[in-house]
Amino acid sequence: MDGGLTDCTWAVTHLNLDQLAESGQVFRWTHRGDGSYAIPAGERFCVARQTARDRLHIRCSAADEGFWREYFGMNDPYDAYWQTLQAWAEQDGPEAYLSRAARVADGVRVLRQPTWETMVSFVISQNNNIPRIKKSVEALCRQYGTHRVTADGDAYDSFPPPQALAPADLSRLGLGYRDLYITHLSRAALDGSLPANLHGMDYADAKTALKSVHGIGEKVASCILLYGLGHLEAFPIDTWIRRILDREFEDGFPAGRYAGFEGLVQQLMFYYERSVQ
DNA sequence: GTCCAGGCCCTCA
DNA sequence: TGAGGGCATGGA
Repeated sequence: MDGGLTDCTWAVTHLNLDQLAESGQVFRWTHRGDGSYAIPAGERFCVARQTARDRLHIRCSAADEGFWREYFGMNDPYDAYWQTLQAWAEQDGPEAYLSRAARVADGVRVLRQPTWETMVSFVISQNNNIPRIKKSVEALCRQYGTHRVTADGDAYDSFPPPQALAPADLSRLGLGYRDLYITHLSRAALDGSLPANLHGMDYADAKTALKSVHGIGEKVASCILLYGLGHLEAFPIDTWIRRILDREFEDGFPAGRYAGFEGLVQQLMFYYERSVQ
């Protein structure tokens, strides 16, 4: 069913699978005993392994190599982002908050995930903790996704499309009040009140469209723009980022330095803050 | 048992 | 336009 599987080896910089797994933007990665990760995304699946600091190995359906390159940001200019980050770190000094975050989180990227999965996952994320978000997303996929097995024998559940979620009674999944938000979102995706071409819209229009859905506010919309629509200028502010901004940037956050990839900087801050508790 | 979590909606001033 | 309360649930 997968067709042939293929092995890809990519030269990478500023990419660390272990950091990405703990970065709070993915909820379905599974760490396996051999050090690899089983990674479902939407309908797809791959096994990823970091064989060296600068080597990433992917085993996936032969037709999906381009998807996974995009997913991992291989088409994004991370070397340029990091030139800017390191230039400012040198100017700020090693003890500056962003300098410390950049040192610790230097393998964190902003992944380009399937839009629909990102929308649902971040609706679930609101006022929630990451272990529980993972359980909820897994339950959703197990109940309403499609069970699949690759040619290697790896089993996974695809992420359920709006058609599967709109008519479902989600009240038994333990999602709390978010179950109705997902129902609203699924219906909006089907009846067209949520535009199908979010990818073709500019940042402001896409954000307005997202926020028109009952249950999607400023923060969740920003996460969808960042992780699900590739707008690296989005800067989601959750409780963690709010604390950092209040504590470390009383005079304002210097977003202008990082114009066009503020969301990556936000991701480094989020990872760093949680890594030091 | 208490606090908190990658918030949002609604109400009221 | 902003502040405050309510909301479901479970992890720590």
